[in-house]
Amino acid sequence: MPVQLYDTHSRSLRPLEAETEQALRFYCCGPTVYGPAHIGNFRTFLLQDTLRRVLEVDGQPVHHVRNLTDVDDKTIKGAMQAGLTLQDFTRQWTEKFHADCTALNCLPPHDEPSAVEHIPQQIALIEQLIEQGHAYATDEGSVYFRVSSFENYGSLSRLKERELKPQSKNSAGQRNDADEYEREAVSDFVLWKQRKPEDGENFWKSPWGEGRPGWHLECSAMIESSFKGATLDLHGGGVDLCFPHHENEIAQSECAHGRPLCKHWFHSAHLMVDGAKMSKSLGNLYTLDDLRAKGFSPMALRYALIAGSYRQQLNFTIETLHAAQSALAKLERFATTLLDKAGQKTSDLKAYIQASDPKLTGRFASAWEALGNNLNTSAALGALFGVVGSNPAPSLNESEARDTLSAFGALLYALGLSLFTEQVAKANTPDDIQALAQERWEAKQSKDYARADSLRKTLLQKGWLIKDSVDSYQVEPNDGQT
RNA sequence: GGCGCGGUAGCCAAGUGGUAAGGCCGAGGACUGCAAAUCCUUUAUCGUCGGUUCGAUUCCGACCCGCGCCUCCA
Repeated sequence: MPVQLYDTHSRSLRPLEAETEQALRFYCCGPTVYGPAHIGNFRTFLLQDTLRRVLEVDGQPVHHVRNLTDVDDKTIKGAMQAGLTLQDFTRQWTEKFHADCTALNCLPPHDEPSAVEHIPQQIALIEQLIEQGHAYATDEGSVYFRVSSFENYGSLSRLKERELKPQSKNSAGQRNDADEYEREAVSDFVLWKQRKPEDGENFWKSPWGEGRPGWHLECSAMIESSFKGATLDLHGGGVDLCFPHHENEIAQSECAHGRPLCKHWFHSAHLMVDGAKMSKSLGNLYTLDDLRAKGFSPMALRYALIAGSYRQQLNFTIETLHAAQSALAKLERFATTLLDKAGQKTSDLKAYIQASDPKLTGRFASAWEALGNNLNTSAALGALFGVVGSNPAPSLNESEARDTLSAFGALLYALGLSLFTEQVAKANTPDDIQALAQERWEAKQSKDYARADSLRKTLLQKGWLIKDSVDSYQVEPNDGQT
């Protein structure tokens, strides 16, 4: 049964199907590489990755393309401030983005086009739009899209039902393009921006003079070149991109090419932090490294970010991460019992985590059903823990245990969860603490419990916790993992 | 003002016209010299008020509250 997914355009649940024998054409608006991505960005990318994985396990191949925005106001400004060329500046942040994605177990897209590498395609697209009367150049050397020339403008976000009145400020409180009085209409958006002094050396030659492409244009151009002129099956992004970005993409692409840009729109809701929108001023904007520094693993973050369903705003807190970490540990225990039964080692689990041969019926059927029903990751995890809670391992023989591992592994693949990955870095234990701990251990070994307990108490007062096992002990900071 | 999404246990969060998954935390118990870990048990009537219905948390209406977008944003 094909995966069902809510489509923003038709506002309905629809099956996600590619043309026969074709990979599903899936395009995602990628990051602007001017700094480290924050966890809100990653929620969207993680959800897209999860959807792709679900489709693959379901037997639907996907051609996944996600662009890099490596030219815009922020990248140019960042490069100038850093005293780097735009290319060097964006390269370092692209590498950081890739490293973070890898840590979060995101499959790399099959194609990752960059805006800078598609300047000629963007210029050609503009020329085409001008020729067709959908765009116009101004005396100053900018080019705008003529919104009034596209009858269906606004269909994705129901713009006709909105009051499209000019505003003097946008929601960030900034003036709206004060210098763009030259536009025919306020709703017209820029395709080509004339060169400005603050752009430095970051400009390209064009038929309209030196300048650079507008943001919306790059996606239209890259989609066209990555998918060789075919209509997309699926296009994804955060809800905020719905308008104007995706609306403008539709206008540009459909006017230029005379065919639908995309059949199905996938928008994920925003991540909130501590009940509020993330922002630097509130101090609640986290990057992956911020959370690592607090001792959380990337996998815990992945779990936390996919634990809520994608159409719902997810409220992220540090407590959420604790919960994720504990939940992951529980899955690892479950895996261990199954591996034992199957006569295999922890390291053998990897072989089971794959998209092929899902065998997702039986025990994990309801988890799988949830994923196929509008990517309900939350319900899927619930169903998974239903199985974990009634741990079937003890009653299985070796071959049954292996089958269960296959099904479990396919589910882990779909969710993008890997187990037994990295150990959370433990803080270094100071020598004096180490010495006290050793002293306590020796006291315990000689059954001097009074002394052992007293030393335990001393260590606890100093903020360190002793955890014994049969023949060894560990010392950990007793600060609740944060 | 326009468009959209929500309000479910201490926290996070699914879901259904017939009295509500799951995770975390907490509590109790088992185990342990004591702890830790682990295991078992345990914690809700679903924002408010009406309506429809044999029956609503689930459908309809009104209201209250929170959040997002309205050309910066994943």
